[in-house]
Amino acid sequence: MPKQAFTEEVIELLREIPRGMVSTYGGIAALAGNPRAARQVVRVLHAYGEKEKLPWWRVINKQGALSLAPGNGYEEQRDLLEAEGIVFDANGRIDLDRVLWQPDWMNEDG
DNA sequence: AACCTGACTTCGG
DNA sequence: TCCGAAGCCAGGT
Repeated sequence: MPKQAFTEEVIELLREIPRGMVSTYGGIAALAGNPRAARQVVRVLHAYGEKEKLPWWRVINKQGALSLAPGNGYEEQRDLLEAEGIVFDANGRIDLDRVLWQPDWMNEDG
């Protein structure tokens, strides 16, 4: 199969994240083929987030927290996530064990 | 081709 | 657990 550009893979993966679930920068990068390319995912969100209508708010960091700073998008992202049913604990963290999304093929037997 | 970006992740204290 | 420093990557200039 032809190897797609990383960016293309990332965009497709982001489109698969269902409402009410989240993924991580590193997780998306890993699914796209390079677990080290988390930062590239950030670039994709900046470069194509809006034009590709990507659910940028469903991408958080591996600590289960939002990477955006208060006053710089944090509230907007949190609002969007809570609107989908995502719950934040007292420390502003999300329980990834509950809402971390992964492609269906990750659950198949093989 | 060198240099820069960026909402990360990992490591050590 | 929290913080700073270093490492990492691919696309854009």
